[in-house]
Amino acid sequence: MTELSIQQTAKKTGLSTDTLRYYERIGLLRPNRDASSRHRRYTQTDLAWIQFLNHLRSTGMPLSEIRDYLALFLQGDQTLAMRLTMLEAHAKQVEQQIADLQANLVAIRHKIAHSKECTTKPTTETES
Amino acid sequence: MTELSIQQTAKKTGLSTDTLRYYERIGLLRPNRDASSRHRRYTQTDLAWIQFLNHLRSTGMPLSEIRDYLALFLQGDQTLAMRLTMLEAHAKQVEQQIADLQANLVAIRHKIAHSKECTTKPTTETES
DNA sequence: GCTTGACTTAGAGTCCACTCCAAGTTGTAA
DNA sequence: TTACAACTTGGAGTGGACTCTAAGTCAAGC
Repeated sequence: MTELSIQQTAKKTGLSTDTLRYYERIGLLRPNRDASSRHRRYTQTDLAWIQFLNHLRSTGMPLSEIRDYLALFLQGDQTLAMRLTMLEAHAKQVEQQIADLQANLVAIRHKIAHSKECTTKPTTETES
Repeated sequence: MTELSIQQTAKKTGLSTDTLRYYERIGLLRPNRDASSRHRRYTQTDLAWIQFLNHLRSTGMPLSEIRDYLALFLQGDQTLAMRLTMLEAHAKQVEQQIADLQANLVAIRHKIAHSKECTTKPTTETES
């Protein structure tokens, strides 16, 4: 019995139960239900998918695009090439994102260094 | 005459005129006005601040926090230490952000590599 | 003087990703 | 069998950051 309740799944994935239900509503997730009750049961496959989904989401892929990716997956192996193209394009974007962050960080550090200088040899600042 | 109209400022900073007015409304900007007309005029100092603001915003600092930073600046030199503390804390967060992105990117690339393998030696996938 | 385009305002609308609520149902432990 | 926690649903509300609209004002060229 490796199936988890929504609460347990929330704990494992770092998402809230509300978010898990929300993701299901928008087509990002389809846990099956107990035969007896209507309660959601999450399999290991569900868990693995949520974890991968988290990687995509944490790198800024919109949920709508993740939905599209899943839709392709559900169409079977003949969409593998398209999925790979999507992932590769996204990976490139993430690299760009990192490069941008690094450039912005340099600017911020530069500002910090300059401001520190002003504390040691007091002078007038020309900008905030 | 180095003062720019809102349109020119938009072009230079990459923000829209709507965004410039919005930022002013929420206290992130205070360009002065022509004596004659009520039109905004942006100085070089305004420009420099907008550019720095862009670095903060692009690295995920909330506009409310940027507003707080500006408020400190407007209080004068005695808040320099606090501003430095803010910037240094933010710089640390950005470093963490970059590290997280890199870790997520590794996971995505791993997935890509695994999927590619499946295209060369066809087999069953176990997860999406 | 007249047109035209850039400017002004207040306020409403949009998008994304949740997050919360109310009212009802189910599972389990005492 | 009863108490109670965890679950269910549909739908409304939130927060952040814009983005757009309408109705009016201003400046420069013809």
